Order: sequence, then structure tokens, then C-alpha cells
Amino acid sequence: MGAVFALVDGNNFYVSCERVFNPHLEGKPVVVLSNNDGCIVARSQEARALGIRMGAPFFEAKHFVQSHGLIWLSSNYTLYGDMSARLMALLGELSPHQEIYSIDECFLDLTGIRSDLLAQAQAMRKRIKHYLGLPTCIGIGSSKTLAKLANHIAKKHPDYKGVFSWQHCNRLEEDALMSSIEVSEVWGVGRRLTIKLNQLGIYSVCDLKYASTSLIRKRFGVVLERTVNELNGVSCLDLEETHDEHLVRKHQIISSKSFGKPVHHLPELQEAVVSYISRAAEKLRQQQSFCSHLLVYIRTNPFAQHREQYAKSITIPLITGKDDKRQLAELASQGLQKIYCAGYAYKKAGVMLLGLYPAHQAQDDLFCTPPERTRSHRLMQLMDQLNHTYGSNTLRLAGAGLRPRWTMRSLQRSPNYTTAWNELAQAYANR
DNA sequence: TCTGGGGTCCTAGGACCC
DNA sequence: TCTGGGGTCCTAGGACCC
Repeated sequence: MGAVFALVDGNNFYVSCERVFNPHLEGKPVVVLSNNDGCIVARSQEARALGIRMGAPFFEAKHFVQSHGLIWLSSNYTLYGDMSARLMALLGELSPHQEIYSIDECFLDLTGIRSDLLAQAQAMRKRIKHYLGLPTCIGIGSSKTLAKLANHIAKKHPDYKGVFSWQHCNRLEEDALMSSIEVSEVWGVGRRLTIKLNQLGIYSVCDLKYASTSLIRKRFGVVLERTVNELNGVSCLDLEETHDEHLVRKHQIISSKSFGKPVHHLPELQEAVVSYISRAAEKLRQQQSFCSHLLVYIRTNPFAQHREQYAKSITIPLITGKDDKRQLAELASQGLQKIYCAGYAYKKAGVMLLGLYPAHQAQDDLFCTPPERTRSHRLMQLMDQLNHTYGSNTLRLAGAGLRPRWTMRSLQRSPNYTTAWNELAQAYANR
């Protein structure tokens, strides 16, 4: 018996999370914005119907607030993250093998489950709606790529009531359905590949499914070749299981943000970089890693084409791996001084921690005495603990600034209904 | 006025090794 | 005239994902 995968995801996830605690948002056009209230990152069905594009800058859609009662919200990742954890815990009950693919999506390995999968999937959707108030869709297929595509079909065609499985199609039905879907909908086929595939006469999912694998490999490499195989039901991508969130080690950690207002001077940029590196170092310790390289970058606003642009980055190798935010902040600050150029209006800065490896494999500096290391470790642990208990930034590096004016805009953020007792009551006020 | 943040994988090419 | 074969590691850049 071949493999069976399911892909489950939340419909308009961010908007749905907001609606759970604020029923007034139901039935209305709602969008959730990215950091700085810049771009549209989630749209309700009603907002889509207005023709609002995913990823579009908000100012392009702002007129709908007046004309169509469009409601906009700043993103509240604390809320979405917590709702996501609850969603994933429920879904984990469907199968012991689960890959959490993004904040609102997971793959499940259903291989070998004998009972009626469609019925089980429907029951799970109801359970999630009942327990969490979140609408979901489920796609089932014999490869991850097919499960993804099935999910897309479940979303587009209400007749399927939120669940679609390729297992209930014969080959003719399958091909007919695939012919009706554009190749760009396939997982792993983005904008550039779509253009190149179209030039070869490949327009629909079905065209890609029957394309020659050797040609695809020669022209596009092994990644797309795998996709073609997966469309043919040959599973090439395994589940990447994620039992314990803390054991999933990232290969790089990024912390970057656009500024609410342009920043001109070095001291302010330094505050930003120190605060970003602090955040990155926290993530680094959370996954019990050290980093061997550190990258700092700054840039002006690329959309302000009429102004002269400047963007520069610097990579700093660390002689010994580090996870102490004081040392990292010092190095990042020095790096920043090297790339800073006066006279520009900076819009964004960021740091990346690279060359990550498990902390227990760290090598000591010949000149660093063990007590120093222990002290550093204990201090960092204490800071992390305090910030966890009393809220992030309770104890922070002075270099991050006391009252920075560059912080991002977030004018319409909803309360943290599920993670802060003092904000919970607002859910009742909304009723 | 106003355009996000955080990741992954693969490939090509250069430096270096025996 | 004419200069091997096989390998590793690292980095930059490009493509994709949500």
C-alpha cells in the first residue's frame, strides 16, 4: 500500500483568529497587515471579493475603509502563535506523524489508516471548529505535493465541504481536474518558473504531470523533477516530523524590521541593531545553539526611487561560537560602524546569525576561563527567565535604547486574549 | 504620508587538498 | 605542440515557501 498524506490548513488564518474573539468581524471585509501596518498579509473572503490582492501595500486598499467598511487590523503574532499551537495539538490526534509546516498548516502521514479518511477528516474539521472556532480545509493524496493540491481544490470548490481526496478519483477525473488548474498553483512553482514553463507550452497542472522528467531535470534541476514525480503519485518528499518544537534546530536566525520612521544617525541605528541581536540571541539559546558568523545589514527605502539608494551588509566571523547577547551586540555594533554611511534616510536594519550548531559541541576559547563561561551562561539564563516571566524586554541591554522612536507602527493590534489574563476580558467586551 | 519578516533548498564557482 | 582526476568546503545568488 502506497503513502497517504493529508495537508490541513486554516482558512484566512489570521482573520479567523481575530474573529474568534471579536464576532463583529464576521461577514465583513477584514484584512490583517504586516509589521508597520505596511502590507496585506491576510484577507477575509469578503475582502478578497473586493479584489484586494495578497501582499499588496495597504495604502492601495485604504479607500475601501470609507467605501465598503473594510476593517483593518495590525498583526498580533502572540495570538496567532497561541491559536496555532492549539490547532496543531488537535491535529496531532489524527496521526502520530505530523509535520508543522507553517503557522497555519501541517502535513499528516495517514499511511496505513484503514478507516474512511474522508469521514475522519470531516469529523476533525468539525472538532476544530467546535473547540477553537477556526475554519479549516483538508487535502489528501499519495504525495505531499498532491495533498497540497487537494487542499487547494477543497478551498476553491465549496461542493467538497472542505475536504478533497485524490483517492476517490479515477485517472480520467484526476486529469480533467488537473487540466483546469494553472501550473502556478503547484507547490514549488513560483512566478519565475511559471513563465519558463509557459514558454515550453506547460500551462496546466496536467501539462506538468505529463512532462518528460529528463527534460525537466535538464532545464530546471532536481527540485522540479521531484515535483513532477510527486504529481504522478510517487512520493519523494518525506514528512519532516516536528515532535518537540525546541528540538527543531534552525540553520539560520534572522531578526530584522523596517523602521516606523526613517532613521538618519548612527546612534539610533545602533539601538535598533542591539535590540534585534538581543532578540536573535534569545532565539539562538532557545534552540540551544551557538553561531559562528554574524551578519549585519542596513538599507534605505527601495520604494523611494527618487532618492539615492544605499544598502550594505557585513559578515563577521566569530573566533569562538557565541550565544551571549552582550558579546554579539558589541560585535554587531562594530560591524554597523563599518558599513554606516552618513547622509542617507535608512528604512531597515537587520541581523542574521549564521553557521549554527548545537551548543554542546562548542569549543572553548583558549583564553576564556571556565568561570567566565559559567557566568555568561547564568546571566543569559536569568535574563531569559525574567523576560519570559514578566514579559519580553523587562531586562534588556542599555544599548537597545530606552525610548526608541524608530519602533514599528502597529496601530490596531487586538488584545492578547489567550496569553494575558488582563487582556482576556476584552473578548467579552466585544460581544 | 504609505510597500513585512523569516525561513528552506539547490547550484555554480573558487580555493584548497592529495 | 603539450599540463589529471577526484574530492571537500565555503560562499553567493537564485528560486521557492508561508
